[in-house]
Amino acid sequence: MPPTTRATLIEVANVANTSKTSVSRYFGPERHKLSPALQTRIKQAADALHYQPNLMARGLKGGGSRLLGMLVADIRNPFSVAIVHGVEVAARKHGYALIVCNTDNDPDLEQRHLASLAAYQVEGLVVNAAGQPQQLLQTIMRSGLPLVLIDREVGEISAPVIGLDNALAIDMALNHLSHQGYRCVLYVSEAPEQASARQERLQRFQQQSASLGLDSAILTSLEEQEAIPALRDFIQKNQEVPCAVLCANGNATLAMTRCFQHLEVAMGEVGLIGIDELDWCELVPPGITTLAQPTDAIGSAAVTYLLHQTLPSKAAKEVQHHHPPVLIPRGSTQLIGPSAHLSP
Amino acid sequence: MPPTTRATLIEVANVANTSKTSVSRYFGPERHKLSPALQTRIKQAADALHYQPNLMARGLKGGGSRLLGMLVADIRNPFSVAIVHGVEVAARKHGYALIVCNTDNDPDLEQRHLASLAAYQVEGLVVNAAGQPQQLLQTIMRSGLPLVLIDREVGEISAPVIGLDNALAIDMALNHLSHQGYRCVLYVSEAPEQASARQERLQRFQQQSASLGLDSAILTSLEEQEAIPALRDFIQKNQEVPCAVLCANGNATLAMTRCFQHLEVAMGEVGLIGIDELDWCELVPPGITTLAQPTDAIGSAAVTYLLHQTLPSKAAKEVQHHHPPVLIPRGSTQLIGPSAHLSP
DNA sequence: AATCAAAATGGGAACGTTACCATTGTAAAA
DNA sequence: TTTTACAATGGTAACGTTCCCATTTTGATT
Repeated sequence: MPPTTRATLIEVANVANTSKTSVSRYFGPERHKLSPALQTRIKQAADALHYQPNLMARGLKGGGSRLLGMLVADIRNPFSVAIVHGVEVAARKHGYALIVCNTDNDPDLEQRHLASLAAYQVEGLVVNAAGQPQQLLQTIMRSGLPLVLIDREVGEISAPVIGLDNALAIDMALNHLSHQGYRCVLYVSEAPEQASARQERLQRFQQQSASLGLDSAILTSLEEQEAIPALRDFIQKNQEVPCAVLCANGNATLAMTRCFQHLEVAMGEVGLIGIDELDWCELVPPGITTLAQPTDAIGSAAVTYLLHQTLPSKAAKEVQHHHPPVLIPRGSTQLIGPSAHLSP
Repeated sequence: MPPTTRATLIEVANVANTSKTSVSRYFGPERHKLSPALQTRIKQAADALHYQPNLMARGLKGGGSRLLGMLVADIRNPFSVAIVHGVEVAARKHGYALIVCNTDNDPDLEQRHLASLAAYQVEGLVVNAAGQPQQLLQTIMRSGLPLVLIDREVGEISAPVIGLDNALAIDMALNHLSHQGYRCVLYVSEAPEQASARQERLQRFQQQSASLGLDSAILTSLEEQEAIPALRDFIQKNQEVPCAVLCANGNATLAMTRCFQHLEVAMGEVGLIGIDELDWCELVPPGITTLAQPTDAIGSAAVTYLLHQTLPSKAAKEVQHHHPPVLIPRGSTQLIGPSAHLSP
């Protein structure tokens, strides 16, 4: 049975009959400077003792903590989770681990989490903000800690925002709908204030639906009392032409799905397309067409950006900030599907 | 503008005109030993310098890292996320932060993550295992790192398993169904090998459905090709009596919902109840009855257990291991609801 | 054979903190 | 008073690592 206390660098050095410096080198980026013989000896000793470098000690002496911090507004939102996943994968690829802090949309908690992340000496911070913790983020940026925002801007903070290419997403959605034969689109979003991504999407929708010559309408509430009559009116007013609904995010898609079912509107007959892919979208018949956000790419870009800030100025400032979505066409935008029930 | 480099204990001590020991005490558990005057001075100095204790240094010198590690099999599974959330909340309450590692069901990654968590000197480990990393966990336990398993056992590992009270959950489901008038139950689960929770549930179902005098059937696949005919046959065979379906977890509920829709079976007429609450359950008309797992309680119990291992032997070994579910009754188990469409 | 450069290795200091022991001051007990 | 105890403070040595510089060894070049 190995001793209950963890082996240290020095113990390894003693067993391998060498100095701590060499062992340190072996586990650092300078392994190649050691002779093959020494490398073997150290490896054997380390294995025998089950040696694990103590990252706390490494972090202390300038070696960097190899930790990234992430602040998430709502960890139970599938989109957030997907981003966390993307960031985690990317971080791991670069040898970093991730501390995830969830703020449950509580600005106060947000403050405390930010402080404690700093205390853990994280080397970079990925923030998916709920509120607008401008002041604190300002302080953090000043302190030299690299920072990226996901999906939404925070006040005047000059950190890069990485996320979906909102304009492209709207364009793709409208093109798809138009190509499928729909001529009239209802845009559904939560209130766009306070979230820059929502604003961008809405604005582009207004612009682009006009220039494509589509009739359009806008709904900025997901409350049933408002949404159900709004959808009904929209459909009734446009009985002559094929209509569709474009949902600005996963929540909107959820709400609209409910409305369709409540009003017994057949999906496809009235089109439905949503930004954000959710696991039940393919399971609601006839399948809901979505624009999936490339969450892994977004996470990866965020990490890449952070690390290039840390590592002294590698040229790569060209991290991609706006990422294209992926269209997943399903039955809900099939105006007359191959297997459609033809009315008698 | 504060200097770009973080303030240290010593700088605070200098500004406050005292010694580092006193400042250390101020931020540790011995603050009360300082005179009010000194406390004020230190507080002022610390605030002025925006001092944040360096947790790396603290962790190094025996003070403990104040970090907990968590290993999750699939972070994109809503149940896992809910548990992560619960653990995180509980950890925070005790002044700990959480490093979450997602293994994407990859045993190899599981190994590496476990190693790196150890490297971060986490003071406890919460494991929701995908595979059966028995050997590694064995090693970890031997090294004295407190360990809890969530939801499922891992081989012979003698760590406590914290999770749902599976027997009670099955009992509650069957009682509810029986009380609502259903007389015949189809139990749906993924293959129960490799997951102790699934086995427990299945076993209890067999036992209890018999003793309640309910007709029962069992399906252990979620594949459409198997599930759809199985459901159809089940319903046809029992046309005389009200039947219901009991889903062993969220995945099963998802699959069965799909089957119901595919076969155009009306929920309620045939009952549907599932273990695990998912956000779309209330949105599929007429709402799916679920047994919600008390994920926060489970997370909290896990953390409590870990910390009581760390802190030398606080008496409280009585951490609850089996947690009762919460029944959320909805339309899918309303045999004849108040607003039901009566057949003409 | 002598010189030099480079590669390989080792020794110590530092990182920011806490633990331990020593010192000082102060009020209660003798 | 003098002792005694205890509260309040300070100094120093770790913790396990990396960094910087010194030393030794090697091998190529004069």
